[in-house]
Amino acid sequence: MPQIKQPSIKTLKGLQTEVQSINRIALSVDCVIFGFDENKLKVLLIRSDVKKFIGMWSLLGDLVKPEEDLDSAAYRILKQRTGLKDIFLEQVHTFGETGRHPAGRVVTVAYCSLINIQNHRLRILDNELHWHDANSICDMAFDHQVIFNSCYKWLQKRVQEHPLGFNLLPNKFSLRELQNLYEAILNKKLDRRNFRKKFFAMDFLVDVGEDEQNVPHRPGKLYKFNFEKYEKKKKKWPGIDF
Amino acid sequence: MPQIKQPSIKTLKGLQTEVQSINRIALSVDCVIFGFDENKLKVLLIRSDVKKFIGMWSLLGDLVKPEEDLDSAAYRILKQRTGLKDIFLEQVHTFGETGRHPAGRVVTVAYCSLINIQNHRLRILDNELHWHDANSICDMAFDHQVIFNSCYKWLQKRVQEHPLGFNLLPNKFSLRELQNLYEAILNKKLDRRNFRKKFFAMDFLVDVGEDEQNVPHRPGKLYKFNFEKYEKKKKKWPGIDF
DNA sequence: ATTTATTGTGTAATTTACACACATTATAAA
DNA sequence: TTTATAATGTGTGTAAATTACACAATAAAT
Repeated sequence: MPQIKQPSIKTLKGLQTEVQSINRIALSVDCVIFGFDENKLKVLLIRSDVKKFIGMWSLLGDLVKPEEDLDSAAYRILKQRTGLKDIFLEQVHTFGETGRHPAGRVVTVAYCSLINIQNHRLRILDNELHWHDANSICDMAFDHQVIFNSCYKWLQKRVQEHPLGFNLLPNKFSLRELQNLYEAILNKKLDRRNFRKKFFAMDFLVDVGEDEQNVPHRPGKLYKFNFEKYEKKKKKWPGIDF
Repeated sequence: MPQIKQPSIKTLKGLQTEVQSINRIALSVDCVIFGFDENKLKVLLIRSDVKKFIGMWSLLGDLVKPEEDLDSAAYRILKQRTGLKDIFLEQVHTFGETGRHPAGRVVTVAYCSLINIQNHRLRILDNELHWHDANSICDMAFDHQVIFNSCYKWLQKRVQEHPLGFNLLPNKFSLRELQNLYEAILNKKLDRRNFRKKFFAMDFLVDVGEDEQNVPHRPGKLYKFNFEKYEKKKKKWPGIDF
């Protein structure tokens, strides 16, 4: 375990308050892990076993270790819970009210993660884990309802400015799936023809030359998202129907 | 001083890592305090006296006390440094890399504040404080350049979505002053006539029936921003020239 | 072959953004 | 008093983006 220097009074000038052990605070990360399945936006929750909140749903979180970067802590939690690496992760907000945790002072940094559920099957052991409908959550532990709402709003805004949504879809997807995703996240109906027009105009979708399978009607073409093309263009991601 | 319970192993189930004293981390707040003067965007900085960064500019920060809300800590720092209360303050991002502070592990939460410089004269004692040009900063201590850049970008985006800018202006201002402010923040020239049209269309500006004084040309009308009208309308704040 | 459900394509109307022109009004100088 | 100057204040026309809506094409089920 690497040795981390603790701040001393002498070396922390510029910070007015004297640095003492009493000034250290427990710091945690809470991950709001979004998924998309059966045309619904989902969020991965775990049942709380904290006495005060027994049986209620809570986000996946853990304490940050002194020798560990904040982002690394978030990735660690994701890997522990989902077994996945190289997935989308972004910091959203830090919640630091004194009364937010019944056991004492814990400041928590909320991260959002978007996961392709197809690539992730929950471990059998984790029967306390559950993909919960994002639009029908109640009775969350701690201030997790506040944190979740904040992250949900963040997601709604973010998907209209950047191509995050693709992280929730399989590599190959139909335009209908893409639209279902946006409708689920934004919680509103969109016009199919204008949606289509908008996304093709962006020129980031690549026709993979395959069709949908096992649909009881005309199958749609499958596309994949071309991240490289997006990076190169640096084109502003347009809004999707306001 | 209020007594804050420290987390114990038993009561913190749900957090996987055991909670011990070693898991507590020094937490600080750094404020990026923006002002506007002489048609320039300014930021309030202090000379660092940390040995490694001696003479370099740093943001105004302090440690968060265990019994103090995160937001409260930011307001406390603002009050200590500027003497002002009831001013704009918003959390932007948390920086938590292990190597960011030479004295040890300090995670810092960055807050942005917008101040009307007219209402604030620096105390004579604080001769290490300086309103620095936001567009010509170099040699900042710690990772404060990264934090500042992040907050500056945040501001540029935010003023195009919400009416924050008014916090940087006096209560009564001319449209030219308002435009100068936006040009300074966005660092680009805007068309005077379209700017004017856009802001009047929003219908949040109130003519106070006075004119500019001491200008060597036709004086402009003075306006004030009507926050109540803005709250009521809940109208989307339109973009200001992209 | 017909029905059904959904994909794929287009077009016109409306709104918004952008580029630009000109009259008005105060100060300052001749 | 007149004129020059440097802004403010008010348009107008064109291009671009958004929105609303219509219809043909295709695969599956009957």
